[in-house]
Amino acid sequence: MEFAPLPLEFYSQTSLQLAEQLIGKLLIKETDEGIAAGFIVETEAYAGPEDRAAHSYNNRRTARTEVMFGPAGYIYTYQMHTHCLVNVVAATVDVPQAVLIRGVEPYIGIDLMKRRRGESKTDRELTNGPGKLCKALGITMGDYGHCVIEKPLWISEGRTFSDVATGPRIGIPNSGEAKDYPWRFYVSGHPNVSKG
DNA sequence: TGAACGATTTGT
DNA sequence: CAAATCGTTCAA
Repeated sequence: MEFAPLPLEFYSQTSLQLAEQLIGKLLIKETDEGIAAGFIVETEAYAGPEDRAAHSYNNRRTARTEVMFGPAGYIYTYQMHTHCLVNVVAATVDVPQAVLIRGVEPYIGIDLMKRRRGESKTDRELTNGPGKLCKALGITMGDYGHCVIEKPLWISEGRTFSDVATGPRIGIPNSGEAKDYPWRFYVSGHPNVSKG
């Protein structure tokens, strides 16, 4: 197969390491409407019990966060207001870490993405945000708990980006000192990175 | 620039 | 039951 899934072992590292490693990888979603995929250009690491910005802070375990306590390489989808955000579980069993996908570069199925997001959207507007890329790729709460090494939603080797920068995470102003941790990774100057 | 949207979880 | 949240869109 052309876009072979990465091995499950790849995800068994800390969320910080995984967030950096995921830059450039290809995120693929296949539905009955067709196939859509994009290169990951922006991620954020959430480090579990000690990270005040994480849903799993202080080992908070609910129906929503349950999947983060399982093995690495599973999808953690989370609904915020009217939108769906997608994370990949990192680390190992009982260590609730995850990496948020915040931006991708459209690669396959751009016409399908435009149909989902609105025909008037530019390629940049299609996927330059965590909720936007979920809608463009057709990722929903139905993908919660899915294993990322098999269809219809998986990640394969992609492209290499040379200019990867780090900075504070976005949208967590009320998380004490955790809001300043440089746990956001992004391709510098890339159009599909959120919040220029 | 600002308000509406509304699933899940926490705090009164 | 009220408020806050890893966000996006539309209206002025």
